[in-house]
Parts: sequence; C-alpha cells; structure tokens
Amino acid sequence: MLIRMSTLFLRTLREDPVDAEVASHKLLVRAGYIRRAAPGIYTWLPLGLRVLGKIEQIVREEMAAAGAQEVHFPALLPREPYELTNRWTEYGPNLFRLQDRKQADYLLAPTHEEMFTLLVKDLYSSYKDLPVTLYQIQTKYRDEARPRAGLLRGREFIMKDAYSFDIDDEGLNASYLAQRDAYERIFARLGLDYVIVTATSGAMGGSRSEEFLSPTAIGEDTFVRSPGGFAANVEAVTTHAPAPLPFEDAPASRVVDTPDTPTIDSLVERLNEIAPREDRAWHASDTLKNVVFALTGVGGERELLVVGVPGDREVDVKRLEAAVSPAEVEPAGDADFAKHPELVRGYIGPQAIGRAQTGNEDGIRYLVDPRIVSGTSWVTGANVAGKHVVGLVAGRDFTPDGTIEAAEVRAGDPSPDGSGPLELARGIEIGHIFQLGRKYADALGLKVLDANGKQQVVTMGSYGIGVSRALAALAENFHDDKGLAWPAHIAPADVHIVATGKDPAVFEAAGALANELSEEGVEVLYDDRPKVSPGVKFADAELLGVPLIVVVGRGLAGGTIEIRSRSGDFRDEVPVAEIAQRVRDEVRSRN
RNA sequence: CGGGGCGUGGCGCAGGUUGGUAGCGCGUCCGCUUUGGGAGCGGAAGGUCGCAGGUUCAAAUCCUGUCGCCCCGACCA
Repeated sequence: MLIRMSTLFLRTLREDPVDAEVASHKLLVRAGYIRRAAPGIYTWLPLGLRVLGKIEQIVREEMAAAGAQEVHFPALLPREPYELTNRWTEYGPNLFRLQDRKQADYLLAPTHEEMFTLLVKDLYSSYKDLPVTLYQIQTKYRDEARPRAGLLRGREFIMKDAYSFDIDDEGLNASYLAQRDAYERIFARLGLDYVIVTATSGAMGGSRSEEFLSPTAIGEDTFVRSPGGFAANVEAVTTHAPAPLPFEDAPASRVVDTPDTPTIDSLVERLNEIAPREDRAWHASDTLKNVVFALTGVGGERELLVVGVPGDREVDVKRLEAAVSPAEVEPAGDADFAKHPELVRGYIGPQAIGRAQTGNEDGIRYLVDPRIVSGTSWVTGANVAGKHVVGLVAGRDFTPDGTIEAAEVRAGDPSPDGSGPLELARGIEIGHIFQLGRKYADALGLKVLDANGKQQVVTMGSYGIGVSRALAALAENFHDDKGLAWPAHIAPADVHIVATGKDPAVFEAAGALANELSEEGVEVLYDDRPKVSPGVKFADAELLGVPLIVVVGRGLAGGTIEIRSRSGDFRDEVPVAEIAQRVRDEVRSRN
C-alpha cells in the first residue's frame, strides 16, 4: 500500500481548532483525520478511516476468535420493538426520534438489544441452537445534552456491540467470560492501557457488569482502586460498615437551641460555642445530615426518600441513582415540603421520619449510610426550626428503614474488600460488558424449547466497545506536543517516507524505496510533495504520527538515508543499500 | 436545564464604546528565488460581517427579536 502525500486528500492545520479542549480532539482535527460536521458529529477523512479500519479489524479478529458472528442491523429502526421494552419512553430525550412521510415513528438506534433479541427469536427455537453470540460494528446515535471532547462524547459514534444468548446462567457466565477475555486481548493489541472495574448494571438490568476504562485525567468516569487490586466504578463501591457499638452507657440525648444554623458548617461552629465537648471539638463528621429526594418510578409514581449521611459527606447523586435505579431522582421541591410539614428544612431529624420509626407503612422512607450503625451517636435535626439534638443514638433513639449507598466516595476510604485505602482516578469508558439476564428476552418473548420440551426464556449478555472512542483514547494516550504518535498496530501506515530538497535524485531514491516497500506489503505514506520545505514536511510527519519516519535528503549524496522513530527512541543514518531491509526489520519488530 | 462566552473569507483573529467603500496572520492560486525544521519577494482569488426587523443620508458597528455554536456544571446503555 502506497499513499502519496501529493495527492492525498489532506490538509493539516497549523493552529488548534478553537472549539477543541482535549488533545485527541485538537490533534485529530489538526492532523486531518476528522472534521466536525455538526455538534458531536464528525466526518472521517482518509487517514482517520485507515486508523478506524485497523481498530475494527482487530475487533473483528478477536470477536471471531471468541466465536462471535458478525451481522449488521440498520441504524434506522421502527418504534415498535423499543415500545415493547418500554425504552421508547424510558430512554428519554437522548433518543433520536424521527418520522417518515406517513408520520410513523422511527429512531436512530442508541443500542440494539431489541433487534438482536428479535432476530434470534425469529430464527432459533431450540436449546440446541444455543449458545450463540452475535455482534455488529455500527454507527450509534444518542442525542447527548452536551456533546464534548470531539470523538470522546459524540452524538454519532461507532460501537461494536455483541449479544450472547444462552439457555442457563452457567452458559451466560461462559459467554460473558469469553467476551471479557476477548476484550482483554483487543485492548492489549490496541496498545491501550485499561482497568477493569466492577460497575452497576443500572437501567440495563442484570446481575454482573464490568467497565473497561482507559485511565486518563480527562476521563469523564471516576473510579476507585486499592493497593490490593480492587477496582470499581464509584457507583459500585460498597461502604465498609463498622461493627455495632454498645449504647448502654451512652448519655441520653438532649435538645439544644441552634438558631440560624441551616448548614452543617454553621451548626458545627455554633455547637463548639454553646455546647463544647471536653475531649475534642465537634466536627462535621459528628453530625447526621438528612437530605430529601423525590423519586419517580418507572410507572410515574412519585415518592419521597430521606437519605441520612455523615455531615462531612455529600450525597453523590449518581450513586443514589444507581442505588434506586430504575427510579429517577431529583431534589425535593417546595411542593414536597409543603405536603410534609414534619420535614423542617435544615432541621430534619430521624425521629420524625421513616416507616420503621413512625410505624406508618405509607410514610416517607428513611435510608442511611452504612456507617450509621447501631450505637453510633449523632448530632442531628430536632424537627423544629432552630433546634438540634445532641447524642441521638442509632438503634436506641431512632431506627432507619435500611441502608443505602449514596454518600460520596473519597480517596482514603477503606476498600470494600479490605485491601487498603481507596484511590480515586479518572478514565474513559472504552468497553462495558453486562450480564443482562432475561429482561429483554422476557419483554420480547424470546424462548426456546429445552431438553424436556418445555419453553425456557433465554438469558442474555451484552458487550460494547466504543470503537471511535477507543481511537480517541489512543490519540489521548499516544501524542506529544508535536502531534500524534500511534502504536504500530493502528497507525495509518507502517512508515512515513519524507523526500526533502529539490534534487531529482532524492525523489528518485525515495520513490524507488516507497515502491519497493509497498510492493512487499509494507504500508507506506510517501511525502512526495514538490516545493514543500523540509520544515513543513517534518512537522507534518510528526503531526500525523506514523511510528517510523524515513528521510531521504542531504545524506543521499554521501550514500545514506535517515531512519528515525516518531517516539524519538532512535535516529540512524543507514547506507542506501540497507535501508529497505532496515525498514522491514523495524516494521516486523513492531508488529 | 443553570452559568459563562462567541458568531466577520478555508483556519485563527482585529474592527464595534465614537456609524462613513471590511482588515491582519495562516492557508490557497500565479511568477521568480529558496530547500534538513513551519522560507523570501511580487501579484491574485476568496467575505450576504449568523438571520430577520428597526433607527439613520449611511449599520459589521446602535436598537429589538431570533437562530446557532463553544466552554463549565447538571445529565449521560
């Protein structure tokens, strides 16, 4: 393969595009790999398509090795299947919807569970047909509220989505692990660092779920890890609960006047003035903060929930949402407080709320952070404006309805598996695998006959890789201040040959080398542009990021050609007669 | 949806407060020179100043409305 720069459809930009913030976005645009077509929607240019194609090829090879078979669905789909699983409405405004000339509803698919399920239902009816895993590499659409960071969060993006179909849980587990293994091989071949974190399955339903994250400071997903190897999405972190304490000797609770202390900070300050402790000052972690949320269930029913957390921690809404999924969460509003006079804003205490506490089965649920175990003593609201209670003991003075994982996770918190303090890091979600279970098969009636001739609902897994996002993640990982620097497996070419100067002998030698190598199967990008100064060619070579750069120029008179790596780990002058072999060796050692 | 910012040749920007024939750098085209680190000189093409309405002899500039885009946050299988 030989690409000549003189005819390549490419225009590199000297300056960063103003709308780009992150390196991958800036460089992919500057290097002429992609162009923005609309917010969050990008056109692929020749070099970008080459890299994309290489990533897809690796994905295809590993899918095939894992026994998955490729199909291809339309991106434009009718409404009905998504109606059956309720996702036409559940997906909300992120779903691109449109109508045809007859006003029939269609959507641009954000993901294809329904279609795969129906396809298998269409053709298969026996347990003997299973297991089967199908996948596609497809353009997906999500009408993101705010697309950003170029390819990292677009409204149109390319995804590999695979779906496994099994008769039982054991089979699902095997299918899941086969995909998981394939993902590890794919990301290893791509040269992309990744961390596998346990995740919540969220609205997708199902039991087991893991995310593949590419660690980077600009990543949008926060995850935690411990020295002992625990890694999880923050939504999936479980809090280490201390052992219950005896409370026989705990002093009785007492009410103190604390006017104008609606916030934890103001409360702590006031306590230290009016009710100082002997052993140590009051701290926010001594307080119990009760936050009111309104949950909206799938059926549209609205319910209030009060969440109790130690006062030095915020409620992490994402964690709360994961915990109450699929219900939607919003902060309680004025109308909610008006309906519930027992909730005194800024002074809410657990004595007046909770079904267990009040005995009212229809009352407001009260769930607390797992740290709030029996015997712990708290400063909290007295349910009267301007008053707090000191020394309110859990299990003695109040009884929550249960615990909930909703408090923020902080660096230094103990790992759930006891393997040390947690560290917080950020990453780009490049893959996500789920054991879906029977949610979609149930909704769409995918059943097969088992060995006993009885109908069995099929159990499913779904496995996604953000292909275009992985490309951006690679650009994010492999660049320097001069431009991109692709790993060999996915670079748009094996070698970038630069002819400098105007001496016809240079172009003859460079052209001959380019021809020779390309005829042997080496992928060559050849900068044969006449009248372009060496500085421009070097700068472009560094911007484009092909891992090997060969410069034919001033050394030629002395019988040598220069070869160097984009990453800068070597630069050699090689006799003309040996250059082709040297390139072959370098290419082979990198592949 | 909340906050902030911006719409002027392909890209990056100035001009706007004080209304008067639209400018700079990069890129592109032609010619000559130059050729190992984003060249020089000379010439040239390319813009309904986001859109609509208004004020005015005259609007990129002032007024009203509207559309769009970007960034931060919220949201995000």
